[in-house]
Amino acid sequence: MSNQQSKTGQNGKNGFLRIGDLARASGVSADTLRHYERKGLLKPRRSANSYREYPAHAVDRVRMIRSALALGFRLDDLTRIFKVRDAGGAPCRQVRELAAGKLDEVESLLQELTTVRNELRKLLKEWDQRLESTSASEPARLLETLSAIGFTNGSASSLLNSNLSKRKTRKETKKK
Amino acid sequence: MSNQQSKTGQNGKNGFLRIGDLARASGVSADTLRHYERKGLLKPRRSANSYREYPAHAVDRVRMIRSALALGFRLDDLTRIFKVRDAGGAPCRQVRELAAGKLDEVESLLQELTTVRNELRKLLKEWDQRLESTSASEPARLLETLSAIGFTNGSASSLLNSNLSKRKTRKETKKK
DNA sequence: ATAAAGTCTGGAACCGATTCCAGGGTCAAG
DNA sequence: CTTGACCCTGGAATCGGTTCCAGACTTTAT
Repeated sequence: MSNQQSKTGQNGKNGFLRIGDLARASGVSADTLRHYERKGLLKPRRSANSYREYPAHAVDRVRMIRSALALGFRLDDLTRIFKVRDAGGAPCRQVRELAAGKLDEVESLLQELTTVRNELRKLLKEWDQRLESTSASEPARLLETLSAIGFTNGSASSLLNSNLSKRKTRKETKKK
Repeated sequence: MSNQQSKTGQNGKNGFLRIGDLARASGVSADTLRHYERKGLLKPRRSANSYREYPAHAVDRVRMIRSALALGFRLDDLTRIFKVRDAGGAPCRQVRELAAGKLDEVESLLQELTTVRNELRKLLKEWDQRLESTSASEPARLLETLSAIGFTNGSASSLLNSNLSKRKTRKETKKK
């Protein structure tokens, strides 16, 4: 239970990690690592038994990927960047522009989301007043107040209807 | 070009709208209206030719749906609510709780997104400095600074990788 | 009469990161 | 030799709102 990672005994020995080791070390599922590979983000060598073998610095690369994703980059963005990079190039400017674009998106998203929050607050306050001055489980008309909301139809709306309030239950020989 | 809506001549006559009329009146595609029906949100009557016929107040309902969506409600949420409601019930409390939940989500999302924005700003500033003191198209190391970012792995990350910066080109006998 | 526009249906595609699955190897410990 | 823990592959499912499709019918305008 303490030396989870040494279970396979590979990660400290010759400096190479197997997929499970890397998964634990980087906090990502093995499935996800294979997916990153399909996307061209990782290129582990293969051992005789065709097991993937990752160099130690793969952990850094995965962390980089996770951070980039958290900032709004897409896997395809990273694929493009890493391709140039692994070929010896310096995709500095692309990276910078990409980040700048993301910042723009995030800022307008923040704007919209703030509006949504304010609308929701207003709505709740209004509804609570109305509910107070109304006998239980009889009248309503709460929804009608919605029509008054000016929806900018921006990207925020679509975003709200996604994952939120949904927790995944991972399988894959999950433990711990 | 001026009297677009009177093209079918139905919407002012007997007070019922055909799907195209409602689509124009509510700013939603006919496809979407059919989808809402599949989801149980609209129940237009049918004329002899099996065309959908919507009462005038359907426009309000659609507007209500759009506003609710913009606030983060899901179609299934609305389906449940409208079901109770159309049966004569008053789903006030459910609606209120739902909205309260949404507010919570939006607020934590705002929090995360603000962090992301700040990280992006910091990153850009840092990169610009580095790029300035570096000959063009040679060194880089921009991405390395990403590893330093503490990603809370919250819902914000997943949201950023969606629709943003993608515009759809609708068809369906589009005009205007 | 004929063309153009509108409508019908049910099902599939889309977006993107991740997860899940089945069927089959590999390897160490008991 | 068997058990159990890993690993392999490639393809499909997931989430949700919307769009798109094909094939067929109806209405409206020319």
